Amino acid sequence: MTDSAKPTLLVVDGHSLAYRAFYALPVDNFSTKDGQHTNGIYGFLAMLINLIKAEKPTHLAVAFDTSRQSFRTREYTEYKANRSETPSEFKGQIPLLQDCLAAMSIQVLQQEDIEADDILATLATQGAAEGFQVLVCSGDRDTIQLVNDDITLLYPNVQGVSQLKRYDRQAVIDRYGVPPEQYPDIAALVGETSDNLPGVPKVGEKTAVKWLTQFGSLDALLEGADSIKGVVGGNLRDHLEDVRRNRRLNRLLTDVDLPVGPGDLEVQPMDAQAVRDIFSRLEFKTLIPRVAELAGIEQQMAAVTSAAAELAPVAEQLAPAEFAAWLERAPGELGVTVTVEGGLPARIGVATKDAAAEASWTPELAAAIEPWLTSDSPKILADAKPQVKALRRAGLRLGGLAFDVILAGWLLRPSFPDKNLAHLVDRYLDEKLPESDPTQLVPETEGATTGQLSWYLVRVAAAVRAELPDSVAAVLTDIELPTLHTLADMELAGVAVSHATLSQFSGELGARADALAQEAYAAIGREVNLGSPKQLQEVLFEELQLPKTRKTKTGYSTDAAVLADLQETNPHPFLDLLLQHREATKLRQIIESLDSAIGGDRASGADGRIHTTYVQTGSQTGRLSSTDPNLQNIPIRTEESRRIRSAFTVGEGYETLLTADYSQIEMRIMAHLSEDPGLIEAFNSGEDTHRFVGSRVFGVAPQDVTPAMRTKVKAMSYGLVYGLSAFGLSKQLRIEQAEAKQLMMEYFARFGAVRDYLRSSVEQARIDGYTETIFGRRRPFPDLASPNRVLRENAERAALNAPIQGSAADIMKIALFHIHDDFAAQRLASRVLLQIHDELVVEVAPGEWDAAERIVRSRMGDAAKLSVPLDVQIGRGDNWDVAGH
DNA sequence: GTACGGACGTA
DNA sequence: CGTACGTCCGTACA
Repeated sequence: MTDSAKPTLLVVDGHSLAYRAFYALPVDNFSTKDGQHTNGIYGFLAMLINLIKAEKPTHLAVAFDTSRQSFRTREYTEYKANRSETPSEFKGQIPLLQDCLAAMSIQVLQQEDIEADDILATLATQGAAEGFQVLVCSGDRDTIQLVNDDITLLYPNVQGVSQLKRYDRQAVIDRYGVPPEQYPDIAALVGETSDNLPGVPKVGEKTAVKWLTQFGSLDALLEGADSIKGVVGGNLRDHLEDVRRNRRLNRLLTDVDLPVGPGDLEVQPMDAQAVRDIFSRLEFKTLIPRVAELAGIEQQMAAVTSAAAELAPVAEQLAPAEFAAWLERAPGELGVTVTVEGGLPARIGVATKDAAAEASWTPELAAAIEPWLTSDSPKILADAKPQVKALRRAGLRLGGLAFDVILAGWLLRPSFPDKNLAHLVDRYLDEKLPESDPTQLVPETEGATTGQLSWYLVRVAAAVRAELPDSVAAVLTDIELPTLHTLADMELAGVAVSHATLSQFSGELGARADALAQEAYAAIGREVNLGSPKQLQEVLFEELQLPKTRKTKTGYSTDAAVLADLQETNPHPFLDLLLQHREATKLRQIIESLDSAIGGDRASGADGRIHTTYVQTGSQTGRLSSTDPNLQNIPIRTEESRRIRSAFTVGEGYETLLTADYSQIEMRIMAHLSEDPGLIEAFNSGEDTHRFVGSRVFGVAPQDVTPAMRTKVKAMSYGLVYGLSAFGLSKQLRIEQAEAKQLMMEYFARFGAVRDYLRSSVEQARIDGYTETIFGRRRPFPDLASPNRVLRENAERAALNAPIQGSAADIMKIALFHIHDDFAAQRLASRVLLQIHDELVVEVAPGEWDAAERIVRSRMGDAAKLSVPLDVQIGRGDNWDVAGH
């Protein structure tokens, strides 16, 4: 096929082929964990690799458009003007594709004002003249004109880019009925919809070919247009100028002034390391060996991949004095790993990027390394909190925590937090962390030792840092790491909970639940499992023939809202009994799980307290989450459920509990971010916020705002933060949609800047691909560009909420660690116990109320400088219920 | 034994 | 057709 005596020049239109790949491959299957879409890149590279393998070009280049503007758009402003906006999922892929090509040492060409096809045309023409066998690969039909005895076109078929059709001169004639050089004449007559170049109406390929064959050339045809009969003849005469314009525009430039010529495009050896880096960043695992094979660099790639195993330093097992001496010699920042057994340190390993040391944890070791461990000497850890806690139990306070790779990884990808070092090693180094197989009694593979873990840690940290934008790095250093120490102390402290109070309540609820169940069975004449939605559906919708409710995936909903609605429209004693039974059993469950968590943690001893675990990477917005047990969802709404809170008491040796909560912090943040003068005034006026807003919305004096009006604006204000719709508002307030719509109109008429802000923040997120809090915490939102309406609208609401909820979380964290640190600095025994998003619970030591209250109030109030004050409500009492009032 | 959905507790 | 979580239970699967 190719003339083997000649060198082969392959020139590729990067933009058009990547764009085809983008539409050919499902975007969902080609996204990195952080939401970068890669389908266009992947498809293009897979195609290119196959192409290189098959054609073995000696010279190679890929050309790109620089923008939509070119000399053609200047000549004809409508050129390509009909093309819809480039999908944002695609936009970002081109620079990454160019990075890949650079790593593969493939020449990338682009030129201002010139389209990629003109570069191809120039190179192909020059190449043919210089004796190359030329292959042009493009998805643009205009390149057909380039085909001649020396130039072959490879054109993707409709399916995408996996198969390329080969057009040599004969193939063009077979397909289009004219030789390649005449193809632009056809195209000019027919027009090109995708380029917004209208042709002659009713003229297709067939007619165009017939005319051209008849007249011999386009010029002759246009000259003799008068002789063509019928409607098409008239059409041609009416569109002569369009045809001439089309022909001018579809002529590719063959004389672009390029910085390189075909001879400069000789295929170069690839940079194995660079290829590996960028491909693993894009998670192209399967492409790596294919590229390696292609480039004949399997050896290098394999060496790079296995380098870790060879380089992993065999950690030195050291005695305490030697370990301390090793630390003395080690320069700068160290990776540190403390293994924890039974809540206490068991071993410690430290490493630089090329050496490691480790030791068993003994009192002697602790004494020897305490100066270093507690000093500011910088340390990198992975998931530091449990290690910090273990060290605290051993009497040491870790100093110099400079980086936590788990936290940093979460800040980069809050939607897919990597849970452990192994995940990060896999993602950021594309290596496998040696892990022992716990299912084997005698493991075939040894797990990494603490020293080796620390060595991986150092390298992972470097890779993660390289990806961390400055603002996000600041969030880590200024917010997350200080918070981590605080959370460790809070978890260690725990909160005192009265078993007696809980168990009494549990007994009462159990008896009541049983009675309610019996009554419920009586009401329907049989026993069912009241906890089974499936069985309930049978009872409600088949036996009792109640109207079907909201659909769920598996049937019809039986949730509380639905049951309450049913009770109104079709009253039945069973419904109310079921609701009451649910309430009683739910409360009892909560109580039972709390009760079993009291002093259940062996590591902290049976101290009559509950030690929750705060998951610092537990949310996508920056909030904490709480597990084992979750102390952030203790009931409060009903009078009865507050009895549970009354079981949370001040511990022995302490005087009282203090609760402190931010009032309406999210609305205040919205006021600040939107700079809405009305809302800002609402918070600065001292008036009740909802009353103030209500008076503006309904146009009455503040004192004339009725409770109903206040309820409505309150729901509206809170709903705004979540992206509430008129539909949702009407449902929540049980009012007509028209009224809800009217309410929203009135609201925005008075507080227009709020709407402007919410709209523009989503738009900005669509452009950036992420949202940002006041302090620079980011959250990616790839779905904002999704063609799927449900996905996109869900993302829009989440993106609306993320900066607000996230900024509130940032502010609370800042307040939290400042309070914690102030308590320590002022040598107070008082301590923060709980954080419930906008509330803190503090245990106040005897005689410290005033000092503690002052610190809490000022640190919470001053945590951020907003254009509205941060209002803090403080409560005091022996138990959480009382203190929370 | 694990995985998922429904239901429901909080901010 | 309102955001962010965790936990429990029942159910369906292996």
